[in-house]
Amino acid sequence: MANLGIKDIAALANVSPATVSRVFSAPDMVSKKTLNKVKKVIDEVGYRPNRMGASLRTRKSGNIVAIIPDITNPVNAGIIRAIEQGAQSAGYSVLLGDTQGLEEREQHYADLVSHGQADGILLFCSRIPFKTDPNKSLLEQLPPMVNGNERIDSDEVVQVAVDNVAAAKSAIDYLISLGHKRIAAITGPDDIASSNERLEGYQLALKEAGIELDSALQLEGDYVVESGMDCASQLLLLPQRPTAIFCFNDDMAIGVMKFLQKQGFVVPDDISVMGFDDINYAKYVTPSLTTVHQPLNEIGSTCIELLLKQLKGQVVEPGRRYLPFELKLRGSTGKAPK
Amino acid sequence: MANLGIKDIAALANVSPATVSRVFSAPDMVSKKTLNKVKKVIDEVGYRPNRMGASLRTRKSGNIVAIIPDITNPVNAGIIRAIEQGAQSAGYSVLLGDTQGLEEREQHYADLVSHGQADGILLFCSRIPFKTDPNKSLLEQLPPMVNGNERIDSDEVVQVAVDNVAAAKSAIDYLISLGHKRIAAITGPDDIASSNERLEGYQLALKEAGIELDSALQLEGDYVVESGMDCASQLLLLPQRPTAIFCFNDDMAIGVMKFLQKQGFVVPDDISVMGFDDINYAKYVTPSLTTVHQPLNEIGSTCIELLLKQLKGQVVEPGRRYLPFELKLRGSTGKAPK
DNA sequence: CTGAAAGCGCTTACAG
DNA sequence: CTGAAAGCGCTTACAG
Repeated sequence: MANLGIKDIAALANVSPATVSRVFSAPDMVSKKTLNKVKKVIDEVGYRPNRMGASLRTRKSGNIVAIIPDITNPVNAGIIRAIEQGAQSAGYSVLLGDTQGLEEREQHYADLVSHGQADGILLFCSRIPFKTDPNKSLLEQLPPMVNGNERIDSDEVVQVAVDNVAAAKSAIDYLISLGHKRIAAITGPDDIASSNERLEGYQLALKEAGIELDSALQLEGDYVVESGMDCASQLLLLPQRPTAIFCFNDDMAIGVMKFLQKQGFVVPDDISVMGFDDINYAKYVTPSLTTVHQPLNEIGSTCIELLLKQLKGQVVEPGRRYLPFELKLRGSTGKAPK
Repeated sequence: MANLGIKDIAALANVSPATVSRVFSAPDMVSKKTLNKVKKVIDEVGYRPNRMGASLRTRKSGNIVAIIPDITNPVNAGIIRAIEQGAQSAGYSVLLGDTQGLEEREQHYADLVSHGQADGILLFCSRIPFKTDPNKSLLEQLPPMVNGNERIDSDEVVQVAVDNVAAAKSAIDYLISLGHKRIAAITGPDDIASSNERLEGYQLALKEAGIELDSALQLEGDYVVESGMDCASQLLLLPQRPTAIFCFNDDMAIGVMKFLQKQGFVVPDDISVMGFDDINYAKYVTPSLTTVHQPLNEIGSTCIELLLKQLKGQVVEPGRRYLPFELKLRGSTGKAPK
């Protein structure tokens, strides 16, 4: 396991380092005979080209960095898995940037690009993690980047997501079609763009149906199960309880159901509960959770594909690309009680 | 955003590149005055040292690679999150190697070390992803590495995990204490070391209690919910049904419960169900799942800590380190029916 | 406290 | 089809 370099291989094979390099990067340019000779040496000594040397020279690290709030969230994990596959088969490795929602960490990971440690960014949050010069167009200041799932408020960024407004609207439309009129919403944190979009869809649907908005029915959660429980308890204390609760993610919906059941309510007979995401466990809670399915695989693969294109130097039109969501009707929603 | 290098900064600040380098790596060696002068220039032009240059020179990439079967599995995700935190605060970045259980991918990611793209390996599977020379000791052929969660059959590897034998045994002991005698086991795939260890614990507990092993009660699953359902259906077809089912992970336990309930059985009155892992959702299924808790955070942080030590050149004693498991008694287990 | 110089391991026009 | 040479951006003994 000595540490042989390209020069050593060249010497052993009686060729120049340039030729050894070509054996890897452009074998067609090397004569069959030389190729075999060099390959034999490489095999014998187990030579592995040092990527750092190549990276320094080509100014390409071969890495991309994925910046996500929390890998523990099944939505993120599903997306990351797809990204990893796509990156791998294109010869890229992915650096995991789990930020726990902290802006400084988002910046830390985005900085990997300016330090040459990564060639592009997959960004799953709603801030641009750079200091940008407002006098210049964003586009020319940005490294190769795709913003997934979340929404950055700029037309100059390549974005991939579900249409959260439409998705939330269709969820509420469905509840309305079941006769519900008092429909509560448990949102995510209000600095999360996708949550605000879902809220927009919720309000839009109610307005269109001529149902007045009631701010008491609009609670801010933080996307964890416990927060669903808390909000459910607040909702039950209301003089006029909701007959349906739309949660902006499945975890909170699971919390809501758990709390309602603990209090002796029957879901969906007394109160309907609806989630968002369609995580794997949504099917397996009792009753099974009606929710909005997000195509995690497709989101991930589209993101990496668009980033890879940029990395190849192709032009990728900035702007949003919507992927289809799907309403999954299951057991947690039902007709509004009389 | 021009691409200035260390030489440019040196020129602008009227110092040598060596001094600029020291401003980052050894500021104590630089006089206050020079330090400020250089820092000012760095700030003004927004200089970011190129990591590839440094890496090539120091032969340290600053990356570690985490090799895991599936990031979508909550157990892995929890561990990875802890790893990421530890790595980050030590100045390392983590490359995500999601292998989908494929040996070739394990090797691909392990190879990043021989290519200088990573300095160490966190390995969460039960194969050594290198060609090793059986004549030499493993120890001297291995890069800095920690084997987490899974078990590689060698005393020369640093390993961190729960004692799966003891954990499974204590789970079964508990079921036995509830009066169960026909206890089924739904294992993981038989090439997974931790699954085999759990099986060992299961068998040990039964033997100690003088209960004869019944191979009909021992089914191989593959750790997904659907596989729990399949196995449950096989178990129900048995002339002598089990009164308790121990699943080697929570996902399969969730599948088992779902299937039993669909068939009209009451958990735990008719049949008790026990899981392993204590994923977040274990608390929230109905009934809540009795299971063996694994300390994901601690597993992850211990792994990264031990790797970091090796990376610093400290000697880490090879061998296994056990982290404490904990039986979580919840609603899915109860007294054996008469 | 500071600088000149060598070199980490590659790749790539360029010339032949 | 092949090689000599320059250089990517750093760091680090060494000397002063």
